[in-house]
Amino acid sequence: MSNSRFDVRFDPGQADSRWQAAWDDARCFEADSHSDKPKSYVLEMFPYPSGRIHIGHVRNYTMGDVLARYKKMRGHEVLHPMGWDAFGMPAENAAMEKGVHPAGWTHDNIDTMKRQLKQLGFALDWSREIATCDPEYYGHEQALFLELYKAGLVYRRTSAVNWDPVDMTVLANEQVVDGRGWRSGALVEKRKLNQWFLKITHFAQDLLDGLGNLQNWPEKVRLMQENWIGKSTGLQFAFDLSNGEKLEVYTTRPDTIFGASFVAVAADHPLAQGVASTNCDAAKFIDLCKQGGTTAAELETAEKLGFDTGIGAKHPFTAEYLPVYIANFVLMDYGTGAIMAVPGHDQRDFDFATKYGLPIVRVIAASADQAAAPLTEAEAGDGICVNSGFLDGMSVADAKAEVIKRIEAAESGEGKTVWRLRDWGVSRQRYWGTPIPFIHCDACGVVPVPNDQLPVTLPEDVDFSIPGNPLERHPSWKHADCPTCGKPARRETDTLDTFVNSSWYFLRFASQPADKPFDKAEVAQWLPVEQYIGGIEHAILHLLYARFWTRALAYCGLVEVKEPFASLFTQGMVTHEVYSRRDGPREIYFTPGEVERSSEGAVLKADGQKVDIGKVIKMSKSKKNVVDPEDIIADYGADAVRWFMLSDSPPERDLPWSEAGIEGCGRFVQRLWRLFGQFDGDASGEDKALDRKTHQTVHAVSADIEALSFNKAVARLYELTSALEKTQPSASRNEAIRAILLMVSPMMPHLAEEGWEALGHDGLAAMAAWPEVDPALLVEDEVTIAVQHKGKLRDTLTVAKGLPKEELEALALASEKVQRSIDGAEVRKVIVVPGRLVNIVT
RNA sequence: GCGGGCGUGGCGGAAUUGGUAGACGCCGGGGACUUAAAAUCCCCUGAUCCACGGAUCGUGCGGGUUCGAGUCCCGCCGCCCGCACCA
Repeated sequence: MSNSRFDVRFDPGQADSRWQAAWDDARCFEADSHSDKPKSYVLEMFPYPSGRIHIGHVRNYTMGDVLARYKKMRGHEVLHPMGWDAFGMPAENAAMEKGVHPAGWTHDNIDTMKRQLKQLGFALDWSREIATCDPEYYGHEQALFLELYKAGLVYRRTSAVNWDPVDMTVLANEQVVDGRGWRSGALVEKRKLNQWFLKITHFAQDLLDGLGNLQNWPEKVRLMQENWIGKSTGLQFAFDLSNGEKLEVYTTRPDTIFGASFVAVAADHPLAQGVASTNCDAAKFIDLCKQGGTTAAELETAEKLGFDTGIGAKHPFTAEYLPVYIANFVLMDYGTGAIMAVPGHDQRDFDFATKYGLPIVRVIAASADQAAAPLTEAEAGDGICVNSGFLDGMSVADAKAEVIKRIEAAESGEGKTVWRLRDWGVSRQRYWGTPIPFIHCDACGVVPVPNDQLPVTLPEDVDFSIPGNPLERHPSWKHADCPTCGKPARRETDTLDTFVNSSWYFLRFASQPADKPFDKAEVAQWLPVEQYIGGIEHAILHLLYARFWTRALAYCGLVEVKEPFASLFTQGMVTHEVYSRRDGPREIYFTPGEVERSSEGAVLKADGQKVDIGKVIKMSKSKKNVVDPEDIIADYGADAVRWFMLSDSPPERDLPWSEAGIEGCGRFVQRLWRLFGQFDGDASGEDKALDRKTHQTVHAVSADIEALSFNKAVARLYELTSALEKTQPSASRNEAIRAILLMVSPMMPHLAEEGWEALGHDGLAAMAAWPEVDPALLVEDEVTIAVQHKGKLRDTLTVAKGLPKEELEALALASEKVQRSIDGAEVRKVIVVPGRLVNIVT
């Protein structure tokens, strides 16, 4: 029986939009919070609406989509939402550069990108779409901010902040990279401003402890967060100085105190400033410290430099005076900005001491008789104390406790835990963000905007032709009456960091009442997110802030969960070769579309001349090694593009884009279509071997998808397809075709729907059940045994499964090839691994 | 400099976690069909040697453990990512 639907090639141009419309009409991807099915919340990091989607988005959202569709077919109620991280600087930059309004620019981008996402056939619940620039969203955010304020987690303080002279905005310390704005790249200046802060440090210990439970997060992300939080325990104590003052230092190694040979302070430490005021050499040295490279790598490989202040610091136990240096490797904003330096057991101190001829004393050794062993480099490892007076013979841990005890008894210091993590500065002097809902009244001070006056919306008539904050300059917006006394007052003109927007969007996706940010019970239905997928670049800031914000809301009693993301997956980048030509001092780049690539090299289509082939790196506009998703969808269809995103490379690794690869995917789409066409309703009879292959494949593909090992699932599906093409019509074959159609449905949903319909099924393949596995069919009744002689493969045997060891051994020894290899030597030992191999040792 | 990760054919990568290395895809080669092309299908495709039966070598390099190592241990080399000189 032939089915004429399959006589023509599968046409994505027709099928893609038809099925996208069908899914919309059936509203089949809208999540029901009241369903009694098991719930699965699959979430990919929502995009910033920059203009058009890029290939990285396609990879990210395809992975999530396969998981979401798979979960649905497995009978879960799936929440798979999408929205827009819509506040941020690029909109203001566009406003400044092109004279467009940030809102209009953002909404145009959202329209374009939404249309592009729809072309890919993602199973998204668009009814829950969020744009963070929507007053409905940021109004709720203002309400949450006020809740945190009431709970004492919000405060203002005057502090030196990072002022970005290009963006005219303040950056959090964490957002300054190498002394430059992490987005603008402009050199950051220090300015004092009144800022709003969130008390993330209140949760430092809890954020650290929580990492221990995040077993389904990549180890490296947990490690990065741990290091970022940076807990250390040590001793803070004061040295008496020769000039009569005191100097507080912090050390994590009080056990090495007898090895201290000098004291060092940061260039911007008050002591250094004091010395500089009367000593111009010191002032010059401080200036020198502020020059030079600012990246971590540069700083760490830079030569250690110091300036001897001439001041002495009295050692608390030996009463010896140690020289006090100003040093370029001491940081002001960690600990007290001053250290006791122990060259024997800290490499930086060692380098410094070597340069300035200061004593290097061993105070930790593997054993007491190693006390005099010379030090060629600093030894940071464990051991026992030597050359350390009353500490001699103690372990590092005991010595730490002993020193802290004695210093505390002498009341010159105390044991102290120091965190690297600092409170989160959320103030931004920008227009395109969430207005901070406060009013400044001369009489009443800083007053929160009452809830019934929320949202505080942004004014629409703003001027971007001059730099600075348009809210500050707006003729009327900032004038408001004090909610307490009713007198004329001023609105807060700072807006919130956009990381606040992305710190709770996953809650709003789960529950969207009109009158409050979310419903506690409904959030509890969905959270935590079962699988969160996004880029590694958010390993620290976004993920830590989201973890903090969720804890803060739990602290306020608004949610029950503390950890928002149960599993995290960080996907790799999409890469491509770079094509370029040298033009004098400049490198001219060409897009892959402008270049003809062959095995010999690459030529520019326009002039037929060679271009240089560069490294395979992340697709970026500046290097022009990009492909536009919309172009490739038009050429190959959404399913081929999706299939490519899942094939070959493991999802956490980089995926090299290739024209040949996408062509292969396009061919496979047609190959499957032809295979569907071979479904023969009249065929009967069973093919046991094929049944087994089918069920093994379903089993393996299920496990692969659950582990996000899409590349392995793809390989299995290729394998089953090839096996099927070699078989004759039978009931087994029909079942296999049906199974393969359903298995590719999450990956190539349009093809699957078209095939499902053509084969006469009612309803949508997207709503169909995932094929069942019969465990009995997973077991083979025959196995192939490797026969080795002295560990080298000589022969293979195909035998019945479960054959006893003795019989296996006899069969192996009977093998002609094995006998030839043994060549009459004495068999000393035979190792038999049932079901696997026989190894004969002579 | 510190922390983390990775090195497997021409390429992307598999390998049941100590048990037949190279699954699957791409590229390439040969053939079938066709007037021809596209499309499709079949075969070959790690290296070297070969009497065409096979043999030897082979998972960055050098050692080691083991009946057996891509996998475990020690020491190198190279590449990638992150970074905050955190005392």
